[in-house]
This record gives sequence, structure tokens and C-alpha cells, in this order.
Amino acid sequence: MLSSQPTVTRQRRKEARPQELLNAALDLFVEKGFSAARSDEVAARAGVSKGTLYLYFPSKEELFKAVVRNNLSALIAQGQAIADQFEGSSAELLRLLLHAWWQRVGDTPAGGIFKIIIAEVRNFPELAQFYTDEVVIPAHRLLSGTLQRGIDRGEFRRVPLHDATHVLITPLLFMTLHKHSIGACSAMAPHIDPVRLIDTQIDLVLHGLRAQPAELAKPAKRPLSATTRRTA
Amino acid sequence: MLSSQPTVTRQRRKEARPQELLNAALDLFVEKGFSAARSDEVAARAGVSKGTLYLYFPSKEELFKAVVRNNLSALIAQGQAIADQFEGSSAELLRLLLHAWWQRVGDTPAGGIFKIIIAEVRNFPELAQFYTDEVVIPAHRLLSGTLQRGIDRGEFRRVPLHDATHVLITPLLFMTLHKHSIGACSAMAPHIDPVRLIDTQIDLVLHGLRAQPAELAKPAKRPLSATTRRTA
Amino acid sequence: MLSSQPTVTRQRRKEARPQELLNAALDLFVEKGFSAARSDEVAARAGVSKGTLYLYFPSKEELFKAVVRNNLSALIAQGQAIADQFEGSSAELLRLLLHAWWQRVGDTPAGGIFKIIIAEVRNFPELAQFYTDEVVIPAHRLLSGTLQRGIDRGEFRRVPLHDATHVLITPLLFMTLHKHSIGACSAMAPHIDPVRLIDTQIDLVLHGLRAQPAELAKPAKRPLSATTRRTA
Amino acid sequence: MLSSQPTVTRQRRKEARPQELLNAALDLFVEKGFSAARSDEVAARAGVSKGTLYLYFPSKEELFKAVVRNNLSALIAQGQAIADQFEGSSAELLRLLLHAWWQRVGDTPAGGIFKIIIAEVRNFPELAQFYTDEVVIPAHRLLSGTLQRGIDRGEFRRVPLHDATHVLITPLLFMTLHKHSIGACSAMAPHIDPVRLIDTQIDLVLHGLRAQPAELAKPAKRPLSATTRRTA
DNA sequence: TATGAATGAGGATTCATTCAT
DNA sequence: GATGAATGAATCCTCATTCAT
Repeated sequence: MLSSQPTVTRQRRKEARPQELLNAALDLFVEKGFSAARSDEVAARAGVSKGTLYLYFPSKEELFKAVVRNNLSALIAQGQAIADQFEGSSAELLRLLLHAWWQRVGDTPAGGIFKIIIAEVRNFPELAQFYTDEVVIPAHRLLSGTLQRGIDRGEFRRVPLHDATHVLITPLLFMTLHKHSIGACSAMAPHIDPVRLIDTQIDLVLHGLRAQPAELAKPAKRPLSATTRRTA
Repeated sequence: MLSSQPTVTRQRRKEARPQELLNAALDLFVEKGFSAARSDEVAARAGVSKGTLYLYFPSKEELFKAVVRNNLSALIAQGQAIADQFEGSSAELLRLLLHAWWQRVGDTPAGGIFKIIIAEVRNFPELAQFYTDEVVIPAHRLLSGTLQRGIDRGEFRRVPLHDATHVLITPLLFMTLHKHSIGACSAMAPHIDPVRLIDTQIDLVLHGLRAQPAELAKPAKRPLSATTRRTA
Repeated sequence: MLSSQPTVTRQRRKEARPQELLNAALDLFVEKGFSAARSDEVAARAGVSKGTLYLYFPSKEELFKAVVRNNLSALIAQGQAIADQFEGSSAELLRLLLHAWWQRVGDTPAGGIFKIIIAEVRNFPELAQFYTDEVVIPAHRLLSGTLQRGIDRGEFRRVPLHDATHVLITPLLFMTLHKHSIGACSAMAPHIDPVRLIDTQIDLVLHGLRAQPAELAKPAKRPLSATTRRTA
Repeated sequence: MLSSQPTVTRQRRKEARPQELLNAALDLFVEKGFSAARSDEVAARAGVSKGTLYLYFPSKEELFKAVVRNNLSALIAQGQAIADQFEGSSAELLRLLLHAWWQRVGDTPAGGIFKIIIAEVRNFPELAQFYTDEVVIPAHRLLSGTLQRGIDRGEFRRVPLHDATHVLITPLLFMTLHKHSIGACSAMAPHIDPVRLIDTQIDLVLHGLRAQPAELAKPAKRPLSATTRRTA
């Protein structure tokens, strides 16, 4: 009757291995970069031997691709799902998406993947294609789709979709890059409060910088909330 | 006296060597990254032998630090000088600074240094301090000073200085990063037109995204250029 | 009694295992060589797991020795038996033996063992003795015995027995080696028709061996076949 | 004045390296086979470090190809040159070529290359093509050309050119294979006297090849010498 | 018995750095 | 000063063998 115990243990182990390895790999890749991370150390961090790593992933490059899929692909799909069923104002949706992005990606180890891509994609051309297909295009579609939604509903001006998307996501991406490069080296460089920055970013983009019109004077510093400015 | 001719030539050559090596190193480091760039190739590109490289720089790491010093320090001071003597509107100054940055840094090989820093600073910690002092802080001072100028002159709203600065510079930095990573890998990933993006960026930040007020109907001082409006 | 059915099946299976493994090993060893053949694949081809292989054979080397024993020992004895009871001319016997060798050894997977021996015996010295005793000496005895029979009966010239034996068997052995090496690599290298080559070989050797040169003018008992003459 | 000395030493060393490495590689490849030979050991045998080997040959496979070119290609060309300018009987030419082959190839370390090809070509398809082009085809052309010469001059019967060539060279090749496999493992297996075997081989084949059977009765056991049977 | 997950020694190749010339 | 031949530590990946289940 107890004989099932060991099988369960072994089984549980076997099923947990890939995720353990992926976690270890993500951490190490983010820390050192793809090339500089040694496969021995990935294995060691997951508590297994070098050989075991290759039991689950045929090469370091495939391991990296699995890390990307494991950490980014699903999240973008989730964001798309949120956007698809959202019923509030587009400004709200934008806020929601950017804050969600920060909480679930930018502020997690997964955010470090962007640094790796920036750093090494040029030396691994196959990864470039993979990353573009798997991450860049879906993520771009999500954000520009949201802008388009705002334009279609008369909430937003008719801005250049493409560039505006870039302007929208870039400060967040950069914050993540910063966190995993200079930001990781002691407490140098001006500190950034991510949540506040996202608000500033949305505020700037929505309201603009100009001092001018009357309307602008009134709203509170954090003017956006779920209940206000439904249709702007 | 006959011997002086060759000596002069050789002398000039000898004095030019370090700069030739630094140029070659910059190009190659940007192309491949610091770790992946081989010292043979740096030497080869500078037209000297591997041994000669080590005659001028005691190690690859020192060579890298020399490249950073050689390429970024002067540029920010130039920008600060422009700002200090500018007399037009702060919006104009902002436009001027961002476009100048793109022309003199972002769009030159020197812009590739940002990628290298992002990519590898964590593996070379002593570089972090140097880069923060030499680049991050002065550049931040320049931009936030310009925002402050606008606020002081009643041209801009009273936005969080720190974060707004970040929002301002980030799309440009990111464009540079993009150019040297995914952007360098064939025609994948959405193409970006730098000049148009800077305009969009300034337009968004100055005018905001909102469709609304009457003011928008009137042509703004610097309206979006014809190409910018086209998109949607 | 219901339990006996599965037991029998399992029993039969269990007894068949070693032979299935030996067959799989022979195929794979011939294909890739001893060292390059992976034990996983041997097991996989036999339809069992890697662990099971080691249940029956304590190491890859022992498996190899078992393969050699399993495939070559009986065949030479069969040839000897044929020779012992043969009553025709020695030329006919020679033809019979060489063609039989090709059909039963050279042209079967077992023929591939020669390649393995040639290739790797030097890295596995204990195999040399085994192979010499088990294969080389008995096979040599069979052929040189046949030559001796021809000489004793006045059918053949008195040639150096030892060397002539070598000359006799060598083209066939070589054909087998060829089949499993260069011959296995696409349609490169001149193609060889085995049966025709054996005829050519015997024709060449017999017309040199025959005691009565005069006889040559008359059509020989087994003249060259039409296809053989065609070439030139 | 003495400063030229060291340069000479260094220079001499550098020019000698490739050949030293090729010699070491040939020995080790023949001894262990291509796969089993470790590149460290090749280097060590040549008295240099692992890295130096890769300074001269970009990979183990290229090293092997260089070994083949260095040891076989030139020799075949020499044989062809001998044949092209030979003026004696074709029987003499055949004797000359086979004996030369044995002295310059079969009985030297270079002969071991055949073993390597037989053993491993199937695992290195690129080598198959290379070896076929570089060795098999030229060597085959040399021998079958000699047979054709004999036929054209009425010295030889009209035998199947292709197969007869095979029969001619095979015993010698096999002798070489034997020498580097079983023959290298103590003094087991029947010993073979190469020179005598070649004579037996030629004797057997010639007496089958000769156009005029009548003459056959007369000649001595070793009937061929440079001065006799000019035109057969 | 049978399995297959885990191991880790082993081997090809790279590249920063040294140093004799 | 220059050179570039030589070094050997470092790193990815393989695979025979073991052993818990």
C-alpha cells in the first residue's frame, strides 16, 4: 500500500524538473546574459547535474526559447484577453494594461528577458525571428489595438498608431532594462518609482505637457480612475 | 635629417594608434557586444596585430572603459551648452535637444554604447559607477533642467520632474537600443522612422492624446507634420 | 491456470530478449561502428529500455563480443562440411564456396562484422585473439584445404598455398567491407556487382591456376558469362 | 649579426609545424581511428598544445583531410606519371605499380588511412565524397588504365575492366588493412609475406590475363623481369 | 524483471593573454 | 615598438553506466 509513495515522489520530481530548470535558467540568464550564463550553473541552481539539463532541453538556445515562452507568451495572451473583454474607457484600459504589465512582467524576473534580447539577439539570429514572432508582434498588436479602440470610439486623437505605441510602452520597457542593468549595481543612478512613473507617463500622454487650457487646471494630480472620464 | 621623415611618419602613426584602436573597438563592441567581440578582430580592424592591441591597452576590459570615456563624455556637455544659451520657447528647446541627441548620439556608433552598458554592466560592476557619474546624471540634469525652465516660464504644467524626464528621453534611447539589436536583424519587427517618432513623442507629450477640446481644432504652433498625421 | 497464459508469454518474451538485443546490436554496430553506436539506440531498436540492455549484458563491450560469437562461429563450420562431402572438381568447389560465402555471410548483416573488427579491434585488444581463433584460422583452413585438394588431384598448379588463399578470399571480403563503408554512402565510388566480380575473380585465378594451359583454348566448363565478357 | 639566428629558429619552427602535426595525426588516426583519436593527443604527439593544432587546422575533420592529401594524393599522381611514361610491357608496369604501391603506401603509415576510411566514412558523409574524389577515382583510373593499355596492346585478354581492377588491388589493400587491425595485435593470425604475396597475386592474375596460353608452360616461377617479355 | 531519470567524466573547440623574436 | 605563434583554461554537449522505483 505504501509502494505508491516512492512512485509519487519520483513522478512529482520528474514533472517538476522542467519548471525548476526554467526558473533557474531565467534567473541566471537575466543575471549574466545568455552567453555568459554557463549551463553547468543553470543545472546547479536547479539542483541537478549538467546532464539532466540536457535531458529536458536539447541545447542552451532551446532552453532560452522555452524560458521566453514560459514567461512572456502566456502573459501577452492574458493581456489580449483582458483587452478584448474590457468595457470601460480606452484611457482606463491603457492604465490597466500598463500597470498589469509592470506588475506581472516588468517587475518580475521575466522582465529581465528584454535585457537579454537587446543584448544578444544580434549574435543569435534565430532568436531574433523567434522573439519577434512570439513577443514583439503580439505585444505590439495588443497596445496599438487599444489605441485604435480609443480612436474608433472618439476618445483619442488620430495619432500615428505605430509610433504612439512605441512611445507608450517604451518608458516601461526601459525601466525594466534599467532595473536589470545599472539599477542592479548598487543604489546608483536616480531612483525611479515605477507606479508613479506609469501614472506620469499616462498623464503626459493623455493630457499633454502644455500648461494652457482651462480644463486642465481642474483635474486632480492622479486624474484617472475607473469611474471618471468614461468617454473623455 | 633624412632620418627625420620616417620618424615623423612613424611618430604620427604611433600617436594615431590608440584612436584607431578605440574606433575599431567601438564598432566591434557595438556589433557583437563586449564579451563576444574578439580581440583579434579589434586589432585586425585597426590594421594592427593582436600583440599591438595589448601594447596600448592592458586588457580587453580596460579597452572597453577607454571606449566609453572616449565617446560619451563630451557630448552631454555640448547639449548643456546649447540649452544654457537658448532663448526660444521651452517646447522648441525640447525639440532641439531631442533631435540633436538623435543626430549626434543616437544615430551614430556612439549610440551603441548604451546597448553595451545595458547588456554587460552587470558583469563588470566597476563600470556602473563610472557610467552613472559620467553619463546618466549629467544627461538627466540637462533634460530635467529644460522641463523646469518651461515650468518656471509658465509654458509647462507642473509635472513630476523626475519621471517626466524619464518619459521624455526613453523612447529615443530605446530607439537606439532597437537599432543595434532587433533592428539590426533583417527587416523583422516593426520599422521605426526616428525623426517621425521624435515628432510624435513631442506631440504626444505636448498636446496629449485626448480627442477633445476646441483648441485642438486650431492648428497648433507646431502641428504634426503631414507625414505624421497620415498614419492612424 | 489462468495465470499460466501470461507467464508463458512473458517467459517466451524473456527468452527471446537476448537474441532481439543481439540482432539490434549487430545492425547498429555495422551501421555506425562499435564506439559510435549508442546503447540507447540498441535498446530502442530491440524495443526495450536502456536499463534492460544492461540486465542482459554487463557492458557494451561484452555485448559486442556476444554479437561476434552469435553471428560468425557456426558459418565456417557449415562451409567446412560442404567441402568435406563435395565430390566434383576443385574448381567447382571453389566456386561453390565463394558464392556460398557471399550469400550466407558477405551479403548478410553478419558480413558487417568484418568492418567492425577491422575498424576497432585495435582499441579492444582482447577481441583480436578471439576473432583469430574463432574466425580467421578456421576460414583459412577451409580455403587452403580446397586449394590443396586441387593440387593433390592434379587440377591446380603448385602455388604458394598461403598466399593464394589470401588472394582468393580477399576480393570478397573487401567487397563486404566496401558495402558497409563507402558503398553505403550514396552512389559514389565505382559500383560493384558482387556475383559478376566473383566470376571474374575465379576466372582470373583459375586460368592462372589450371595445370593444363592447352585446355584453355577449348571453352571451359564454366565460361565467363555474357555479361562478364561485355565490359572491356 | 646574431639576431638573424632566432628568427630563423622561429621561422623554421613555424614552417615545420604543419608537417609535424600531420605526421602525428596520421600516426594517431591510424592507431585509434578518427573518432577515437583525441585532438589533445595529436597535439601532444607533435609536441605542441591543443590550441596550436587549431592554429593550423580549423577542425579535426579538416586535419584528417589534410592528412589524406598529404599522404595519398601526391603518391597516386606519381604512380600515374610513372604509368604515363612507361614503355615496357603492361605486365611489367603492373608489377612495378603494385610493388611501388606496397613500398610507398601499403607498408608505410599512410596505408593505415584505408582502415580509417573503411571504419568511419559512414559516420562522416562529407569525408566519403572527399575520399572518393581524392583517392578512389584517381587510383582506379591508374590501374584500370594500365589494364586497358595491356588489352589495347594485345597483351591481356579482354576482361571486365572494372572488376579486374578490383581484383588486382584488393589483396594489397586488404594486407594493409590487416596490418593495421588484427595484424597489429600481437603476432596472431597467419603471417603474410607481402612481397611474395604480390608476386603470387600477379602470377595468378597474369596467367589468367595473358593472351597466349601456350607460352605459359615455359616461364620460370617468377617469370617477370624488366628485360623479358617486352611485348608479351 | 523492467524502467528511464540522473549522473559526470570526457572531448572538440574558442579566445584572452603572453612572450620570443 | 610590433608581431603573431603558442598557450591552456573555459565551455557546450554526449553517452555509458547506475539505481531508485
